[in-house]
Amino acid sequence: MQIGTVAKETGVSIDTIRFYEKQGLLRRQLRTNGGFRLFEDGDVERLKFIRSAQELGFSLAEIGELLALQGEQVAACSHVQELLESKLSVVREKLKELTKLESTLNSSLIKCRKQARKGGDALLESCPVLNGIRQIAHRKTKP
Amino acid sequence: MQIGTVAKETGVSIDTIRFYEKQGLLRRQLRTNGGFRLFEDGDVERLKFIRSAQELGFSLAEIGELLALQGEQVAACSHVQELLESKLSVVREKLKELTKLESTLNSSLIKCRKQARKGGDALLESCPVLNGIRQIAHRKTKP
DNA sequence: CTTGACTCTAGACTAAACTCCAGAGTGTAT
DNA sequence: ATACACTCTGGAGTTTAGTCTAGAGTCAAG
Repeated sequence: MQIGTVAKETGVSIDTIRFYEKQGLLRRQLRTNGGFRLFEDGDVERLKFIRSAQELGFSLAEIGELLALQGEQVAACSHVQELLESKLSVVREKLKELTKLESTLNSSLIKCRKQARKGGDALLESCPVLNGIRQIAHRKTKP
Repeated sequence: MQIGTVAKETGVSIDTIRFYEKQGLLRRQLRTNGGFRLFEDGDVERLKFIRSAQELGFSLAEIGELLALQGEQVAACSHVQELLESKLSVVREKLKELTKLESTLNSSLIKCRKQARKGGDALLESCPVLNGIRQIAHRKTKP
């Protein structure tokens, strides 16, 4: 598989794939005689993993560590254990915060729907969010 | 309260506070005659909210929208509802992914501890993670 | 009314994570 | 054998979210 195909399959751009290689997130690829990179299915998986770890808020440096943990079967080594433990506590902290936010957002939404059913759209002009957005838009187009 | 005090109380630097004001995340402050910004408790809360939303992976632009939702009592307005709904689905998606990652990490950790109890540190030399880290360190110091 | 700590603005600089570009080479279909 | 799509490298440029600096002004205490 060559780089363009991988890009299409993963949704990661060609430039970004090369960038990840430079950063050490993908191993230096096999090459054709002419110097074109050749990829395998494993590389596609790796790229997909990178993308989803990013969505969880991990930096590329952290993802590098996660990748080292991933895949290899877990070896008996205290350093591995430390890494796992610290990653896990970060993840759990994020989970806790997100759960809190979820319930805040959810209860606001419920209130909002209730209001909508009886109040209606007559108040649209005075919606604070819309006003906020208008102000921002205004600042941006005419700063 | 002036800016230095707020910085100490929130852990957000003076420069960053001014930067947020420029970005429209904090309202233009009241000023002394001499032009010093004056802050209130509400501003401190707002800054703390910004910081925690950032830890959840929201960009400043997104936080701007969240702030518009926060605080104001929810108005009957379809736009507010859309915003809430889309934010909520993003948050729920992140929660799902994080939960998956949590269990992956956790089960790796359990395996790792099991190994450690019987194998021991003799295998330290061959730990794949350490090797990975060594390689990276090597690339960095001698590229 | 001077000192010392604090604050002001505008603008330059930084790091992370890309993204784009020029100029050159590669691979393959006809 | 040549056209055309694809890929190569090195380096410059972009965006986000700050951070730093210079030079000037402010405020409270003594």
